[in-house]
Amino acid sequence: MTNKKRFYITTPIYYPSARLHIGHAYCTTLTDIFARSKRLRGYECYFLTGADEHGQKIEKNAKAAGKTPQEFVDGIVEGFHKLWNLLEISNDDFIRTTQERHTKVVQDIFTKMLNNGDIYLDKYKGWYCTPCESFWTDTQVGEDHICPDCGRPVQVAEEESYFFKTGKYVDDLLKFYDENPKFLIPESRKNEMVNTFIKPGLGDLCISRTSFSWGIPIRENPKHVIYVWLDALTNYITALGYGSDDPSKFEKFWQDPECEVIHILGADITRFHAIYWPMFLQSLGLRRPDREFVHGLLMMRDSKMSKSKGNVVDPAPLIERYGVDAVRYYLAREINFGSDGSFSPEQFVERCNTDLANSLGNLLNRTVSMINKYFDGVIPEYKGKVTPFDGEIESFTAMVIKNYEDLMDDLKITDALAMVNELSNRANKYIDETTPWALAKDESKKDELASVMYHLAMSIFVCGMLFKPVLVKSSDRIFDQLGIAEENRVYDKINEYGCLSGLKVNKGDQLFPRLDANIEVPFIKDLMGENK
RNA sequence: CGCGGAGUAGAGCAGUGGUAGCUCAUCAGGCCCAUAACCUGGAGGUCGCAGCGUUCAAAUCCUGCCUCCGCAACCA
Repeated sequence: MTNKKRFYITTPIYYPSARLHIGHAYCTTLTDIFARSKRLRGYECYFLTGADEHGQKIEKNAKAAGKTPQEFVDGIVEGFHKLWNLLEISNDDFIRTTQERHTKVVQDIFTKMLNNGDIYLDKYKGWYCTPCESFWTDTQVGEDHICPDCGRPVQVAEEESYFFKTGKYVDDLLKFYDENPKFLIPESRKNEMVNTFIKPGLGDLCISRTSFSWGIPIRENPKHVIYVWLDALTNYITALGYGSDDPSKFEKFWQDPECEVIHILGADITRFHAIYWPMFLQSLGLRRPDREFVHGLLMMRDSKMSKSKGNVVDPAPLIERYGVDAVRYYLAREINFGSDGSFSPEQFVERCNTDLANSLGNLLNRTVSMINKYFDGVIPEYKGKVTPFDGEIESFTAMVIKNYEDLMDDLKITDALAMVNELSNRANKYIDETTPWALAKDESKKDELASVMYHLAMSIFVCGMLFKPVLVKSSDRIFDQLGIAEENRVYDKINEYGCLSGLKVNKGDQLFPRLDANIEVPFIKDLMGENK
C-alpha cells in the first residue's frame, strides 16, 4: 500500500437537472467516509464535491421553469447543500462549474490546448432531431432513424465543433494502464475501456457546441461553448486553484507526488475519467490521479432506480426517521463496494438491527450496566492479561485493527466494516466465556472481573473509533457513555491499553434502538411510493 | 453474434484452484449482565445447465448453452 500522508479525494460533480436521490448519496457518503477515515488517522486530506451546471438540458429546464439558467441551478444546488448537510458530508470545498474560478481557467486550458495543437476545428456530423435539438449516433437512432427521445425522424446534420486529438496520447495511456495496474478499480473496468473504446479505434472527442449557449464560451470563437467533459473534468484541478493567482493548494494536493489522488465515480462516466481525463492532463503537462474507483449502482428490486420509473428513494426522510448514522452505515456496509447492489427496506432494517442494535449497541449497554453494577461506574484499572481470555481478545482486537486499516487503504470499505462487526461479536462472545455475573459472586475473582470489564470497554472503544468515519454522531455517544474526554478521542489511543483506566461511565439512551420490521418496512416502502 | 455484469442453503449475499461460508428465518440447548438481546449446536446447497474439458485438485480456469439484469437513451 501507499504510505503517502496526504490525500485528495473527489466525488463526481453532479448534474443539477433534478433532485438528488439515494444513488448520489451513496457515492458521496462513501467518499466522505474515506476522507474522514484518512483525517482520523492523521493524514492531511482534501475532499471535493460539486455541481456540473452547464449544458443544454439545464438551459431547457430553466426555460420551462421560467427562470434563467443561473437562477435555476442556484435553486437546485441549494438542495445539494441541504442533503450533504443532512448526511454530514465533510467536504472541504464545493465547486460549481459556473464559478469564475472555474470558467476562466477552463478558457485558459482551452487556449493552451489549442496552442499546443491538441485541439482543432472541424465539423461534427450526425443524426439531428430538430425538436429535441440533439445529435444522436447511428446506434442511437437505429435502422429507422428515429430520435430515441421523442420518436420523431431525425435528419443528417452538421455542426462546426472543436475536437480534442486523442491519437497523440492513446499509446501513452495504454502504457500508463500497464504501469499502474491499480489506477482503475475494479480491474474489469480497465478491460472494458481497452476492449470497448480503445481497441476499436478511439475517435477524437468533440469538445464544443454551437447549438446552445449555456456553457463556457470559447474566447477565440465565442459562438462556441465548451461541451461537457473538458468543462466538467477539469473541476478537479480548478477547485484547487490550478491556473489561478494562488496555486498553492494545487501544488500541495495535486502536483506533489507525496499526495495520493483518488477519484470516486460511477460506471457510466468511467470512460471519460479513465480515458480522456488522463489525456487532458498529459496535454497540460500535469500528473495523473493515482486511482479511480468505479463504484456500483444501487438498484431497486432488480431494476435500476430511475426518474422515469418513479422508484427513486429520497434519503432525506430516511435520515429523519433513522438518523444519519444508520443511513450512512447501511450504504457503506450493505453494498459490496465496486459491485452493484440493491436497496431494500428489509435489508435496511435487518442491517440496522443485526450490526448496530444487537451487536454493538447491546454490547455497550450490557457493559456499562455491569461496570455500574460491579464497580460503581468506574472502569477498573488495566492490569494486563489476567486470564487467557484476555489475551485472546487482545490479539483478536489487534488483528481487527490491522486488517481494517489495510482494507480501508485498499478502499474495501465493506470488508473493513465487517471487521469491526467481528470485533463486537467477539466481545459479546467474550462475555459468555468469562461469565462476569458468576465472577461477581466470588470475592476472590475480583481481579478477573475487573479485567473483563476493562477489556470490554476497550473493545467498544476500538469499535467506536473504527466506526467513527461512518457513525459520525454515534461514535461520540459511545465515547460519552464510556466517559472518554474529548481530547482523548484520538485514533492512536486504540492501541494504548490502559487509556481507559479509572474513567467514569455514563449510562445513556440506547445507542441504536431495535427497529420493528413490521412497522418500519411498510414505512420505507411507503416512502418509495410502492404502497400507493 | 453491440458492450458489461449476475445465476451459491427458504430469502439476501461473500467466496477466482485445495475439506462449501456469512446475515436473516427455522429447530434444539445455554445464559440471565443486556436492546424479546447475547452464546453454543443442528437441519438445510449435486455452487444455472452441459462437457465425461484442463488439473493431483474447479463454485473458482476453458468451451458451449439457458435465464435475469445493467449500459448504449432521463439517472451516481
